[in-house]
Amino acid sequence: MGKRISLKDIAEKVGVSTALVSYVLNGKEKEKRVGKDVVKKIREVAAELNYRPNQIARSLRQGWTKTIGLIVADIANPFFGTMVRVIEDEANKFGYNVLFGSSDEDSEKLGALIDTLCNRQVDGFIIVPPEGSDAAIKRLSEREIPIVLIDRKMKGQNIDSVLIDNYTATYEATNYLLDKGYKRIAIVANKSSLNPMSERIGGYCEAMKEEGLEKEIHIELIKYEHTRADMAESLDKLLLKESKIEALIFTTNSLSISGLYYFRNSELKVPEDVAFIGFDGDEAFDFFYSPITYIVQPVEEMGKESVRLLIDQLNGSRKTVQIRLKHSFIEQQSC
Amino acid sequence: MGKRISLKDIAEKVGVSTALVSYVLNGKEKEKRVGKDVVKKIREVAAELNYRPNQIARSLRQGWTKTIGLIVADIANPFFGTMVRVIEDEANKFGYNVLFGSSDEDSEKLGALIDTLCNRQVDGFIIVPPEGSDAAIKRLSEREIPIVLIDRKMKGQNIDSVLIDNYTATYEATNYLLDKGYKRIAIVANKSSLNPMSERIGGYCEAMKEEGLEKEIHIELIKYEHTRADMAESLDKLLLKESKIEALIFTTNSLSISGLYYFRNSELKVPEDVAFIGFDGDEAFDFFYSPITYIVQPVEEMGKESVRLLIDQLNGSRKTVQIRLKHSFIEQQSC
DNA sequence: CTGAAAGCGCTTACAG
DNA sequence: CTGAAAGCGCTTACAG
Repeated sequence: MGKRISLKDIAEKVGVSTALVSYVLNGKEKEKRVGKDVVKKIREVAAELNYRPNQIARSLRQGWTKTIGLIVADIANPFFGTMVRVIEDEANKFGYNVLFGSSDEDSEKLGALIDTLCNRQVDGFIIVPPEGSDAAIKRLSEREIPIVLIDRKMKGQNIDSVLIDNYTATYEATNYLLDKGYKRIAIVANKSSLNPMSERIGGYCEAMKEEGLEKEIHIELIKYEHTRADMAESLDKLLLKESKIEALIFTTNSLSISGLYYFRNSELKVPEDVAFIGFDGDEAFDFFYSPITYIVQPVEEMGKESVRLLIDQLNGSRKTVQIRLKHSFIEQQSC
Repeated sequence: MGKRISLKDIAEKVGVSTALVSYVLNGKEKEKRVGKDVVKKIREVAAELNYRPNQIARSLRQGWTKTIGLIVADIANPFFGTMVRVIEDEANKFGYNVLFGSSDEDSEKLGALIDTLCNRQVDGFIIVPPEGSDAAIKRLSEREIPIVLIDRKMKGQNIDSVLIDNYTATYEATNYLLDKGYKRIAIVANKSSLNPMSERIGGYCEAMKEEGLEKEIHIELIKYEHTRADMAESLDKLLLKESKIEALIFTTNSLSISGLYYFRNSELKVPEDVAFIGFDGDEAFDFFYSPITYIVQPVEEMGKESVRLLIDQLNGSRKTVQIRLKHSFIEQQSC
């Protein structure tokens, strides 16, 4: 690599100290009252040598890096891909860059990622916390590192978070099905104690109970890293054996997609035999033979708000903020 | 933020110099022949204080950051999302982190991203270069900064690149259609002089010519940021007015998806009225009423190879390598 | 208006 | 076996 140009090179060429060069290039020539012709000369030489400041040096000196650490479950998942994209753009607007990683919903991976990002001195974090990461998040927050949780929150901790009202989302979806006359409704969720998942299940249960259908409550739990065969086993059980379920509510993007693959090869037809409500949306929903009705989170807004909250913290705000955004319900033909 | 622990804190507590602490914590206690009990004490104190090295300081001193700059067109696009994920994992294996950005196929944005990433002293770049970025890429390469292009290459420049044989991909796809008896075949491509696009068009043209169908060659060009209406206009022209096209080959992921939305609302049926070949794959392809036959690039392999080539360069390799990987053809029911 | 100097937290030749 | 010291490229109080 060709030798990089430093402040010193410019200083020498102009015949001044590096201090002066630093002032000028950082726009402080007014307050430091640098001589007019010196300013001009420095600018010229900087341009001529194509000077680029070394952010690493600057970061070391100033104590901050203008970098945000972003950890999502899996960047290959379009839901998170979009989220990351929004956060990237929004962070850029404020002069921040993003250093990111995927946790695969694994709290150990999360811990390792937090460590490396901390070592790299990110100024703050935006995190989609996996199950079991409470301790790691708490440790971060105790070190007074700015942090915003997105898509999920931790119970009992005062940490900024941005998410939808998951309880209401499934509560309304369940009522939507009940209104249409479905009674034997099941919910398909991840095995997870995370707040959004328990809220999603909670909203469904409440709606069922209010209708006096507590006996018809069916909660099917599937692990995060499930295969299509796992899904088939669960749905076979729900639809063919046990309980002749009439309607299904899926609680994540990837569960919904797995569900679609099941019905793609099934004798059972949507919505004639079974109604289907998806979560988070995906182009596949639109192209399923019976376009899928689904609950969708305002990812763009969530991304923007999370950056805004983080910037507030970086600017010294100390009050904890929990933002609940409104979900939407896209009605198509699957119910 | 609570004061971070530095080498100096450990050194003071143990009562030795920072040099010694540095040696021990970097595993050089053997070659530097540090006293056994000193090693033990340093380890203990480091653990006790929960010491974390400051990578920024280390980077400044050592001249490298163990960071890769990654620029794709749009991380929200699952094709690139998957690519980024693979690169992230692969880079981590070698101890590198990834600083990334989306160019939106805009060479000015690319230039700005390259600048900020350079200022942040990334050790090398993996880039999906947009049209018109030849100069920017060349400048990087002349500064002898390690760089690997992925998905595309620059003509006439000796820069490592990883891509498929796009010419053969569409050549074979066109022949597949010809074998099935289709004659009036059109290709839908982006307005772009980029190498893969011209190769994709070239392969199609060649196959048509070999069959004596040069008069039936229809190349429909659509801009990168097209709307569904743009696509509808193009396809209406192709299918209804001008030329009664019998088969369509789409040359990117997002063009294919837009095409699917068109046929979702069209009187024309796939494959009865028009055959459809997609590119790159997407879950939506599987759920279209007539599952889509498509050409798919080996994204995982591409990601891995690009990291490998970059690491080779970082380790001093100076020979230019152009890797061409094999595409696959997924045969479903759309032809 | 300008410069010498300290210091951010590391690593590493060098000397002993 | 161990330490004093220089230096990576910046910024910034301080002195003049």
